Amino acid sequence: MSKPRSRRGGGRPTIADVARKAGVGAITVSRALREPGRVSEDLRRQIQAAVDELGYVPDPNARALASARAEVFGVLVPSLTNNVFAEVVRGIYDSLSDSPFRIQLGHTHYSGLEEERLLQVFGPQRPAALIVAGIDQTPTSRRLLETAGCPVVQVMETGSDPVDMLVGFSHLDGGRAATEHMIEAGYRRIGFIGARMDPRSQRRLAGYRAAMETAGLFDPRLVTTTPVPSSVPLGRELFRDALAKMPTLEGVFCNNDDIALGVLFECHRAAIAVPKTIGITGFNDLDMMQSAFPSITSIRTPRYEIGRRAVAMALAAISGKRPEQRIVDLGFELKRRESTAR
Amino acid sequence: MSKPRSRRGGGRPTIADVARKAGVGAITVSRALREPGRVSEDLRRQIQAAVDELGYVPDPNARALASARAEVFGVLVPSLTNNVFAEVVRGIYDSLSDSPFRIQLGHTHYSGLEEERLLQVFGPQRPAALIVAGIDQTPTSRRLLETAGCPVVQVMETGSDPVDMLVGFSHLDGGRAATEHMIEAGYRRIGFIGARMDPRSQRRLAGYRAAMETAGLFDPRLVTTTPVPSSVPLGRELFRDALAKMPTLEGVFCNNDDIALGVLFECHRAAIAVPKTIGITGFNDLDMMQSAFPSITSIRTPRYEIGRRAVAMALAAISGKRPEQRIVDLGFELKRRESTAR
DNA sequence: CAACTTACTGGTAGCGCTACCATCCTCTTT
DNA sequence: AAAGAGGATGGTAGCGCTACCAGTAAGTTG
Repeated sequence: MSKPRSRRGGGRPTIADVARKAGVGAITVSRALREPGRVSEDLRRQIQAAVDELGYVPDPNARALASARAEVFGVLVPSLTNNVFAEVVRGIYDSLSDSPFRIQLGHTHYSGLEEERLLQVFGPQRPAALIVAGIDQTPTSRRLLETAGCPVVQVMETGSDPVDMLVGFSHLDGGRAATEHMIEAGYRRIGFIGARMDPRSQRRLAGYRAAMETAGLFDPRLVTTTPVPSSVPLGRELFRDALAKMPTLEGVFCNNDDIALGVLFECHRAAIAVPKTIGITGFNDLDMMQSAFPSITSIRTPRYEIGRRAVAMALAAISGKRPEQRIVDLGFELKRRESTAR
Repeated sequence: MSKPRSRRGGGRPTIADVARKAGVGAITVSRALREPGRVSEDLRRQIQAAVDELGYVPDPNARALASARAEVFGVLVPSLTNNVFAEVVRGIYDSLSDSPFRIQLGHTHYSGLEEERLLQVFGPQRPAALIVAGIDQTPTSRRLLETAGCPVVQVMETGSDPVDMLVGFSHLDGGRAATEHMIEAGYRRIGFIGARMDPRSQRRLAGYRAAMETAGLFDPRLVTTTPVPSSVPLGRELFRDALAKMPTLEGVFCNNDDIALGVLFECHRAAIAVPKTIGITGFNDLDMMQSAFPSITSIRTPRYEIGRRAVAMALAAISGKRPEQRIVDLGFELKRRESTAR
């Protein structure tokens, strides 16, 4: 006889149940939960009591449908097994853990097409914000981002033409700084070793090249790259290749720390003295760099901070007050260590 | 004059638009998309044409509300910066990339309370399945999992009493195998070095202890642990501590590869011969283990495969046919390398 | 050939919530 | 004291989709 409460819902309390128990309208419950300031102290308390007693939790799906906005941050990174992005993602999570926002993560596998596909999947969900790695989206992806109807933060790089907002640092400057440091340290025949060679690695290479050319030291035979995903074993291999190509090599700037570690291990194995015979510089400064023997010079990148900052900017934009700075350059820091102390 | 299509929706085509264009009922469109087999060839084609022309994409939020089931996998891991879980998560993503399921990831930060909180957040979304790391949930978490109303897969361990399904391997056996290997290799005063000491590390320690006791070699002073998160620098520190406590140490079984690498670096720095003076065994077998100099013995764990298998089991359960095997032990493999070749 | 399946297809009625607008109070202002 | 402003509250009408059930046409059975 009583109304057959929710055939599908499984009997969880709804906002109507709370409203009835608190003796108010459903919409007032909704408001009390979302904008407490707009409901009187009295009702707010009454409603809270009813919520607690019933164990009411709003249905995020219903909420998303009614408001045409899901409390979800879409996050797109190339890879999660790459420690670098894992840290950015960690910064994002940490910044969002006290908010109502959930996180939906996607891997592009360094593929523009995959990125497009994921954006197409994310879009219909109407996320509250999108955070994507890099600035080299395909035209389609860029259009999808522009028409997403939510704040967009591109991360990991700097540039002058973000879709919306941008937080990162200059990989080109990082590559240049690393190379200049090695030149100053007295190395001359400095090689570049790079795996994966995604756009960020390309820019590091460009920075390396700029520094080498400025010093009149550039030689294409010094450059060893591969599209293969980066790993420590690959670092060893590439270094062997580089050395075979150019036996008089004096040092290498590696596009990341995994490669650098591989180079170090190969030097150990081949009894090549580091930093005396070969100098090594990495990129990102994972914590193992400082512990290695010898410790490895690297470019410290603000990965965690990038994640935090991206969320802060997105959150500001969501609440209406767009940050005055749409482009934030968090910089990097050269960590001089034993591996380049000639 | 014409009906003011969707004040909130932003003008994206709806299922009604497709139905009108294809000259069929909305429900038939819905069916054609979800269960093509139940719609005649003719209509299916017509509907597909309308979908393509309008660029219709179903609204996942509306879908979730109407069906009381979101196409989302909830995934709970302790940490993402830990390479081990990153690989499990990668396996999950790879297995789900061709499915309609999205992934919602949560970090517990190795905290039971945080896990409870996340489960409370995930629940109301009505996920299609839940994948959680570990079997040591709090009673509250366990109840939340049991009442989630969807398949649940616990991963990373084995055990006899899963909430629903379980994929992993035995950390205890892994710890024992690593230790037995070192004993066989001729080491006697074998230490255990462990950071973080989450339940899985505890079980590895238990395995170490069992092997040592069986061989009559156990001594509590051989065990060095800390709740501090694991890292390479920490591995160095802990090894120094262990050595200070027990200068006659002959080898160490490390609770993971980061620690092992730290130990190796410290040995290099202190000019301690590996494997002659000190033997080293790690756990997980990250790819840098094989590249290290000397290469480091480790227990290879099927992390990626665990992720894939977990998804496969969840998918099977969703489609009604629960796998006959609710508990899957994927085992591990001892990788003998130079660091224990006395 | 009536009765009964077995495909298909569609209408109706929500899912649980919020946007929009109306209403009802205060409390100011002139 | 009338008019206006502003805050608090509620009713109504969906958001876009799918569960449920009904209905129709075609094939099957005795």
